[in-house]
Amino acid sequence: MPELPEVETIVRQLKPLVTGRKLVSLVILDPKLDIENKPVLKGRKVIEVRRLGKQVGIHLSSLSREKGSLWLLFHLRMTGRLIWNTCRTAQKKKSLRAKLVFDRGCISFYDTRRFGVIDFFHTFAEALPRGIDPFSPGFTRNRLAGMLDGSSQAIKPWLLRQDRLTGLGNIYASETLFDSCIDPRRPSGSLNVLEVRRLHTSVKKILRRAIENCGTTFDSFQDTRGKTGSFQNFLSVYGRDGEPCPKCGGQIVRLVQQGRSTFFCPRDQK
DNA sequence: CTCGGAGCCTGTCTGC
DNA sequence: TGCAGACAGGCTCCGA
Repeated sequence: MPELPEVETIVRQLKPLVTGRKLVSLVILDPKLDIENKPVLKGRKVIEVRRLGKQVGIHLSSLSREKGSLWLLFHLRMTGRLIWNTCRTAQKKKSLRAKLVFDRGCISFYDTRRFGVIDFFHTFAEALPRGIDPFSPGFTRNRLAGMLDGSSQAIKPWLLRQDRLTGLGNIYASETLFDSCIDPRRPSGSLNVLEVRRLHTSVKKILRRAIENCGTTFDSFQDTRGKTGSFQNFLSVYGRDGEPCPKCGGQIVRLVQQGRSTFFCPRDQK
């Protein structure tokens, strides 16, 4: 489910709700969420909430001089949701895996498929994903060109690799390649200067538009209030195989790359 | 390095 | 109606 825009949506909503708030506990309901050396949380305050790649990062204040501040990370993977509520209204669904309880209110972590992960890090550097964020100043055309250079991997699976560029998932990888008119099967290193420029522009454009629409919902994505996103109404190719291409009217085709669906228009994407 | 496949899980939809 | 199989937004491991 959540790619960069969905996580960004959650972070933006969570920020005003929990910043400055005092933590009471992290209640683990699903034993599969085995957290090694769970640190003391009671009494810590939320310093900030920010997106780290596809993860929701919550920076918690230190409790004493010896014990420094802490980063609590939620990775939502496929079906994770973070719902803000007062603890009384938290629904006791089977998919409720954990609750982050504050002095007032709590964040409920629902996750049907249970792929999601909760992690703790002692420093920001440790918590930060390896790949570059598409909205960071470091993500320039030249940087992208440098990363693509020499790679024989097809561009669509390349875009899903979080160790290079973080944030794109299966939906936005297809949408980005459609927007930049690049065939998803092209070897990454074969893109010319103009194509890299288009790709660089499209990555940011598509993600920005998706954020403006609070992400994409097929069935499971919900924001912190349990509402769905609306970007699914603006998808050009994802999930639309057999339908006409919005640019040329030709047929959109589905293919499988590395076990995952790719959608594209063979006429427009070269 | 890259690929395909399996695995982690549950739920939903399709076709027989 | 029942049941098997395919498929789903992420990511990691394995062997080739």
